Amino acid sequence: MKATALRRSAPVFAALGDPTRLRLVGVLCASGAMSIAQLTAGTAITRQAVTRHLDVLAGAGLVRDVKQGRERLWQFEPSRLDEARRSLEAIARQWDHALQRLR
Amino acid sequence: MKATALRRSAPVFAALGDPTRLRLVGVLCASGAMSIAQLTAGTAITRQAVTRHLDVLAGAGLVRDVKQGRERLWQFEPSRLDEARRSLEAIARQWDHALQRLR
DNA sequence: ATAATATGCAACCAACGCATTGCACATTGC
DNA sequence: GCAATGTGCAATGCGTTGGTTGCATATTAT
Repeated sequence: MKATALRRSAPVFAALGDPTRLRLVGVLCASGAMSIAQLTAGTAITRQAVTRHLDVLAGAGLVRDVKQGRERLWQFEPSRLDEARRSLEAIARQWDHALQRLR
Repeated sequence: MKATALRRSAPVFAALGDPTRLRLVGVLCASGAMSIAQLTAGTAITRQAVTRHLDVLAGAGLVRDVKQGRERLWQFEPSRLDEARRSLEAIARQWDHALQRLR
């Protein structure tokens, strides 16, 4: 794989590198669209902290928000995650090729 | 997928979230085993910084070191990365199922 | 033995990340 | 209108991260 494509996935991995954010992604994946208040309920952190995490995820292109009345609904956005997944697959493939070469 | 399995991948993603470390993983994947000095050559940062990054990667289980004389060779360790890759696949699958359900 | 190479360890520093609190603003329900 | 709900914005605290420099130690080469 090209090194540039790999480098482009770094921000996505960084965004997924936090347990709280990883959980948010999982919840949004399973439940469609949720408000900040809904996403905060059941966690030990404040609403503002959740908002910041969502902003980080949005910065990496993993989620996007839709304003609806006084609420702000967040939903999962799969394209970047797919890209990151392909990056990991490419690395694994490259490793397999390297192993074959070393024999 | 189980939430616990997802949570277990957070440290791996965090380790991959730095461009320097992502590059190190790529290089080690392609080249087999390399010393710290070799991995430092061609970068703008110091050998000590590279050592720190390698320690972080080792902490996430992505690489391991083998001492050989005065050198310390580092090599890629695929198991954790495979696990993380499967986590991303599970998320993508879950999203597809959610989409189907919403129709 | 001596010089060169490869690394380890520790102190230090600037910047960033994660979470908080406090207050203001907008929207909805009664 | 008024209260409740949902959110935004700003300042702050504090631990972590990513990088450095300086010096010590271990191994290899001549």
